[in-house]
Amino acid sequence: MPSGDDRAAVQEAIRGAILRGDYAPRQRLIEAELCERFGSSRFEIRNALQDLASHGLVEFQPNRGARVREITFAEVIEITEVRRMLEGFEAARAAERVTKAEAAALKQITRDMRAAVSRSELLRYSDLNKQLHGAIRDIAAHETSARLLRQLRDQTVRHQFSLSLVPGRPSVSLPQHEAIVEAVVAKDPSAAEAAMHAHLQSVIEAFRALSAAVAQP
Amino acid sequence: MPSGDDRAAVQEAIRGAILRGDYAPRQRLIEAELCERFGSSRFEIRNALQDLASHGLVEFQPNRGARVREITFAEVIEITEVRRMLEGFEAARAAERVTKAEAAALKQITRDMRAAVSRSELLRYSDLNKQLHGAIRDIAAHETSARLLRQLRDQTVRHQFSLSLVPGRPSVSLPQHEAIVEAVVAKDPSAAEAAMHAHLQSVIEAFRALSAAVAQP
DNA sequence: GTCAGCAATAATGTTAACAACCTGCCGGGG
DNA sequence: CCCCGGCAGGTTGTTAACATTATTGCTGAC
Repeated sequence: MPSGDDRAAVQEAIRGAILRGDYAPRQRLIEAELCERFGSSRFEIRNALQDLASHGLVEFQPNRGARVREITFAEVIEITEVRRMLEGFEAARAAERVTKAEAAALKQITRDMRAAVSRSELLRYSDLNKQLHGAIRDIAAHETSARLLRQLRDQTVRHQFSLSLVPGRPSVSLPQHEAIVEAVVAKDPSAAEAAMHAHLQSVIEAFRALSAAVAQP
Repeated sequence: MPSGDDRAAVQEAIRGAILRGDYAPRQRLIEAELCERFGSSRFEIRNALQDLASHGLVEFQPNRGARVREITFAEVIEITEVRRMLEGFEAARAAERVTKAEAAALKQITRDMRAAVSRSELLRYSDLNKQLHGAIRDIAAHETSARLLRQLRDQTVRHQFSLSLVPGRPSVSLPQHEAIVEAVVAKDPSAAEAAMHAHLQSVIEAFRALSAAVAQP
């Protein structure tokens, strides 16, 4: 008995299952199995899979159906390089448009971040990280870049998670986040862009290090 | 009797028809009609339309099917702002990686451009413009940004076309293109990025002017 | 023991028919 | 004269069956 808006609900459920790791990269997603698991028809499953494919989370092989797309470290680095450009742009734009209320909210997030780091609350810090980047995106109010960034985000979630577990990583990124907020609040676009660039450059280098560490265990 | 790779062929045909203007923005794309025109089944048409929707060329309304997505001037400007960032990044990267053969090819394109401008061959210039941006994209060899830029390109084709008809526009952009190539060939990443930024900034301003001119006829 | 060929199975790609939905028109009532 | 309800046509959304393609496991010969 499917309720009205299963179209989006099923897609969200499958996405959640993939991001949660229920399905591993390169694992085939068999339509009949998904039908049973999510209580939907094959038609809905196919639609959901095609949408997920357009977001880059799964890929189709001719006559072999859908499977979870494997994202290599090289690709994560590429994605982060693009994020560096687009989020840098958003930070500059946010610095031009930020209101007093928004500035206060940004500063509150960095205060919470600092508290989370001092208490070693990794999950909390990771969540605040998402909040901060999201807040800047909202202030920038740039539909097109927001859409593209959202497309890229899902593909790196698994790796972002592993990055946040690197010991000492939060203490490195915390001052970078603070510098970004400082520049945005000061309404200094080029400083905001530079701070965001520096932050994501450091993320890129962390990924490179992680990649090398995994390649030679 | 559909040949093997109609899947992509039909999609390409519909895309072409839209870009050529056979279907106007906001016009509904009736599946049965497309079936007859392109000699395909409704299934293939639906697949093609969904792919086109994921590229942003058409949009779906619930229970009302697909229609050509209307792209406003505001959106074209947003898209060009993103292009400015990504193509600037690609230009910098191209400057780091360019080989001698590639440099020669780039310079040849600018020579052809200059010739096309002096002969007022607008269409030829527009084509060379695409070639130049494409060559830089190939030299940069950055899958992720190339994918996103391709996604954005289609959406602005119609407006790009109208921009290339603005009198005097080629003589403005020609030196900008030459500056980009010069910096790339000189293997100067930051100059290449700056030159690309300046070029696309000028495109943005041309769009703004065009938008204002259309708004108040 | 191993490998090629083959048949059975499983999964996807496709088709055609059906159901749900929006739209525009017509007629009746206020 | 205008507004409202419902009916008819057309269009999309969905379902179930069918065709096609990969995969797997077996058989038999070498």
